[in-house]
Amino acid sequence: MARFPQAFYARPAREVAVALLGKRLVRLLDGRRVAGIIVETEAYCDADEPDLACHGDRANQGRPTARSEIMFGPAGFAYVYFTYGMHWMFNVVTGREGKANAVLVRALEPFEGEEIIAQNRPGRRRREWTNGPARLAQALAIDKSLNGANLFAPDGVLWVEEGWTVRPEAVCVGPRVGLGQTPEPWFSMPWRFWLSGNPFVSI
DNA sequence: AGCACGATTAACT
DNA sequence: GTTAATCGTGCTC
Repeated sequence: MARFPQAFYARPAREVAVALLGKRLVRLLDGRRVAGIIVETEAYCDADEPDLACHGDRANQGRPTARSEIMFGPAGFAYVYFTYGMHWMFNVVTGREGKANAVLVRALEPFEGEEIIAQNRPGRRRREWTNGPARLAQALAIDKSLNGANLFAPDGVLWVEEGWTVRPEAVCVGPRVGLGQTPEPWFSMPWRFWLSGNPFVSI
């Protein structure tokens, strides 16, 4: 199965966020495939619009910082950041170079390498392996070392490829999760997307 | 140099 | 339903 090319990611974040639903996120660990179907995403900074929930727009007057610079770069790279003192979040960089633009992957349905996922999520039931952004990062061993990883390089260890066929009417839309003090209108913008009824959606 | 807080999770009552 | 955990980042002094 082929890795999606850079052109797949070089579109506005909302478009990519929807396109990612049903696709397969693959992680190569010791030469073995560990993968899940993407069932929930969130868009941050769609196209050229501002988004005060987005790290790229919230800090440093919309200019890159040490943390967010990857998001300002070209599409098709991983933006992995650390939060709450213990969790890693995995995003794909979208849009055009020069503007922060990314999609947070919030949940997967386990699909391949489940015995490795089980090792990475010890003591948890299958239902709780990958139903949240920090949980799926732990399940696929995604951390700081993958910040800036190329998702379309032939020799990469993390990529997206074909998965399920998703009917448009199966895509649900709603406001993003966990935005805290983010002001309106961004707090309520319906930029969270998920597959209707999928048991691995985080909320 | 110091401080407040976070695109969350797990373990409580 | 409530709250502790835990530290990098960005901002202020």
